[in-house]
Amino acid sequence: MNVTILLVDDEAAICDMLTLALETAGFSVKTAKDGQTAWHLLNEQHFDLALLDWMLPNLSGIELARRIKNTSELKEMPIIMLTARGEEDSKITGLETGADDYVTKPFSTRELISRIKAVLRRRAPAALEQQLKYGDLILDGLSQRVRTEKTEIVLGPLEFKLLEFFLRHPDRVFNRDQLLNHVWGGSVYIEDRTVDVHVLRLRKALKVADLSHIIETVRGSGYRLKAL
Amino acid sequence: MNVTILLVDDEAAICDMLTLALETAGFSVKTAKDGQTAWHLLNEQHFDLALLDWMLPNLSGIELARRIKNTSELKEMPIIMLTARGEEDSKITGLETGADDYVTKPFSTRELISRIKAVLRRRAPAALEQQLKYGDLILDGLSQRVRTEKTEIVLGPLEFKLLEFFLRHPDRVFNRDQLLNHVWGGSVYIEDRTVDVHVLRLRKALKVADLSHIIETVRGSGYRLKAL
DNA sequence: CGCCACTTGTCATATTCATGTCATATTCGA
DNA sequence: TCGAATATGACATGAATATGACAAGTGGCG
Repeated sequence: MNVTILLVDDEAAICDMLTLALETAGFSVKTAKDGQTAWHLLNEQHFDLALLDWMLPNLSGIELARRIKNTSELKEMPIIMLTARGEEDSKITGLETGADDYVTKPFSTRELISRIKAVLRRRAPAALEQQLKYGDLILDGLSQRVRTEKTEIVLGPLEFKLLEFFLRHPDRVFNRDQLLNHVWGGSVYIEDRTVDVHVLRLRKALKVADLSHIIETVRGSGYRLKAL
Repeated sequence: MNVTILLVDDEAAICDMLTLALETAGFSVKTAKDGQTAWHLLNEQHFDLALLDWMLPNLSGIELARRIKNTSELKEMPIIMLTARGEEDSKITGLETGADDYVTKPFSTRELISRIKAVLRRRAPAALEQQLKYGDLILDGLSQRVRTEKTEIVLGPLEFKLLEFFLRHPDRVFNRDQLLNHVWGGSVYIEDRTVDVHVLRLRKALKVADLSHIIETVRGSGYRLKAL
C-alpha cells in the first residue's frame, strides 16, 4: 500500500494523534493547519485522499472541498469530512459539496481507518494494493522489490516510485509536469527533461527482464505504460 | 507554449525582474503599474493568467480580482496573488475572492514559475479526458490512442488532433483555413496545402481499420467527416 | 573524519521522428 | 477533353527525445 493522505485540522493535538494512528496503519500523512496551506499542498503534490476538518481558519473545510471538486485535476480525490457533534446540519452540506464520507468527532481511529479504506476501495482500489502486477512483473510495496518469475529487477528509489506510479495508472499518458508532481511530489523545482533521464534509467533496469518496451514514449505528450 | 501573462505591480524594480524571469521561461508578459491600467488592459486583450500584487494604487489587487471573477469573459482566467509576508490575513480574503493561488514575497522566480505552470495545467485538459466514438472507432484522450474493436490505429500527434477535431464536428465541412486555425491553432504561417498532406496521412492510418473513407473530400470547399 | 558507494539532477551530444514543402500524378467537373 | 483541384510520394529540416558523462549531495563504515 502506498497511500498518501492530506490531513487538515487546526488542533495540533488531533493532528499528532491522527498522524500517528494513520501512519501506524500504513498510510503516509501530511498535515496542514489551515485551508490555505492545504490548498497549496494540494496544488503541489498528489494525495490519494483528504481528511478535512469542518471548522478551519482561513478557508473553511467546506469551501476547500468545493474548490477541490471544482478543480479538474483534484476532482477525483476522495474527501472525508471531520465534523463535531452538533454540527450535524453541516454534514448535509458537506456531502452536497462533494465529500465522499464524513466522520463525527469523537471517533475511534479504528472507525476512521476503516472508513478511509472503504472510500479508497470504492474510488481508487489500486491504491490499496500491496503488490502490483503487470503480466508476470510483480512490484512489491513492502519489500520495495520488483521481479518477474525468473528475474530480479534492481531499481533505485526514484525509479521504483516511477514504475509504481505507472503501474497504478496503466495505459494513460502523463506529461513531464504531471510525472514530476506525482512521482517527485510537488514543491520541487526540477527540469522537465530530468524525467527523460529517469525513464531511461527505468527502461535500462527493466531490460534484464526484457521489458523495457512497456514504457512507451508518446512524442509531444509524455510517457505511458503500455496496456497489456 | 505561447502564454500571455498580465503582471500588475507598482514597484518598477519587481516588474522588471519578474518580466525578465517570466520571459526567459517562455511566457509573454505585459505589465501594469496600477489596478486601473490593468483593468483597461484586461478588457482590451486576452491574457492567460494574471499576477496581481496585493497592494496596488487606485484599485487594490483584491478588488481587481473580485471584478475579474464577476466578469463573465474574464472569469475563467486564473489569478495568482503576490502578497508580502505580514499580510497573511489578506490571503484569506484573496483566496475567497477567487484567486487561484498566492505567492508570498520574497519568493524565488523558480517557485513562481512552477506555480504558474501548475495553475495553467489545471484549467484546460478536462476536455480531452474522455472518449470520442464514431461507429466502432474510439478515440481515447487519456491514453491518446485510437482504435476499433479489433485494430489499433497509430497516429502522429497532429493526425490525432485532426481526427479529434473531426470527431467533435461530424458531418460538417471545413476549409483548409478553418482546419489550420482549429487544429494547428491560429497564428501559424503554413501553406494550406499542407492540410491535404495531413488528411492523406490520417486516411492512410485509418486504412488499417478500413476506415479511410470516413474523411470525405468536398471539392472546392475542404473536408468533412462523413455522417454516420 | 575521510573514503566509498549510491542516488539523482543537469548538461552536451547523438538520434529519431513528425512535419512542412515541393514536384508530380491523378481525379473531378464542366 | 481541358483546366483546376486534389492526391501522393519523396525529402529536408528542426524539434523532441535518447543517451552518456559528470558533479553534487547523502549516508554508511572503517
